[in-house]
Amino acid sequence: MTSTLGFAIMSVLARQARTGYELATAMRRPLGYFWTARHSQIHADLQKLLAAGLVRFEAEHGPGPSGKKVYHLTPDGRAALRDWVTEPPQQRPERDELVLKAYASWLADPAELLALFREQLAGHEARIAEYETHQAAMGDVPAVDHPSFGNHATLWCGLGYERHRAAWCRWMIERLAGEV
Amino acid sequence: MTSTLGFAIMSVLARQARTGYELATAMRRPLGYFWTARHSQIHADLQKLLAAGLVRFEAEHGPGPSGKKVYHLTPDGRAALRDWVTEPPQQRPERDELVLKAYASWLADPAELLALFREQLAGHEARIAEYETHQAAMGDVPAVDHPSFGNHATLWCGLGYERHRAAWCRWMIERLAGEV
DNA sequence: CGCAACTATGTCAGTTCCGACATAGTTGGA
DNA sequence: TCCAACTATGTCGGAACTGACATAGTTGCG
Repeated sequence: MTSTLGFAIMSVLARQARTGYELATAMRRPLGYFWTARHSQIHADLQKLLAAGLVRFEAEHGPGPSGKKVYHLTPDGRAALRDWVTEPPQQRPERDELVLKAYASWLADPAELLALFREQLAGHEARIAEYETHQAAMGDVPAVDHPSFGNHATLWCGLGYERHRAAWCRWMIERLAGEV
Repeated sequence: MTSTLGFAIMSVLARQARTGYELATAMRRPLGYFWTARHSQIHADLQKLLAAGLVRFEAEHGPGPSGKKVYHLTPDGRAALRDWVTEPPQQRPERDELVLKAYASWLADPAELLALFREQLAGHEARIAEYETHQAAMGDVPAVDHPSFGNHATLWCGLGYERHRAAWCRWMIERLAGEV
């Protein structure tokens, strides 16, 4: 059974062949906005994908004790990825530490909470500005079978998410400011 | 070090003393909207909280091989929870399988994708209706130091999230419908 | 030319967590 | 009265994942 991380790796390789190291950096940005992993886990999963025949690599001379391995999808990998995309996601439960804190917020000092939510809001606003710059740079939305459609779709979602969270932070701040 | 689940457990116990079993059902609804755990994990974490002196229990006669244990927060536990609330959340990376699928959606059949996102949209709309009913039943937002403020705050966030996701699904459906 | 920063692969111990299994009292309906 | 559903605690194996450690070639700057 391929893990979700396996599919995350394959969805990057579907666009371009990459080394494990490059996959790890792609896991920071832009994929890191909705899926993350450390290189140690990426290497482990690449071994599984390799054993399952979903990816292969070309060895190249390069840094490290084992040279360089440029991974690419096999036709089987591409087919497995295509099938996975349209299967309903298995409700990975959302775990949101800030919402959990809000649930217990009635116990805490309103002034400290105010500082916390103002800090969070500043982060959301910075990300909104960043994403809007990306969006402007990306231009019009292409056809749905073009690789960059995935970038537009995820960026749209990320922007909507940040705006929703910013609005929630403002609601919290408004409530808390009345108390201090 | 208390895990985040430990604080989730304590945030439930801060309102009312409960058994491990009751904590597990609370983890389905309403806490399950933003934090989940199985009873096996809850029992394990209760042991740690017990050892740390953050919770205690009263043994009562009841079902099971070991009777019934009603857990409650100790003053130390309450203080630890209060301190934790205003600490910035350690960016638990968001892992969103549906967004990952959207990232790779250019590979898939638009008709199947359309079905997937229509199904997701229906789920969001159902939850919006459900949350709106809850919100109407809960009435006005109380003072921020009242336990039910936590319920209002998390419900507000959940409702905003569902609306944002529904809007994203509609955007995807609009794009995909033009292709089929 | 040396050295720091970067590229690159891989191992390992430990944590968190789930799913399956085990056990057994309580409650309510046919 | 029986039995199913529910309440209730707990163990265990294994998967997923992180952070630290180990190794070593490549690049570019002073």
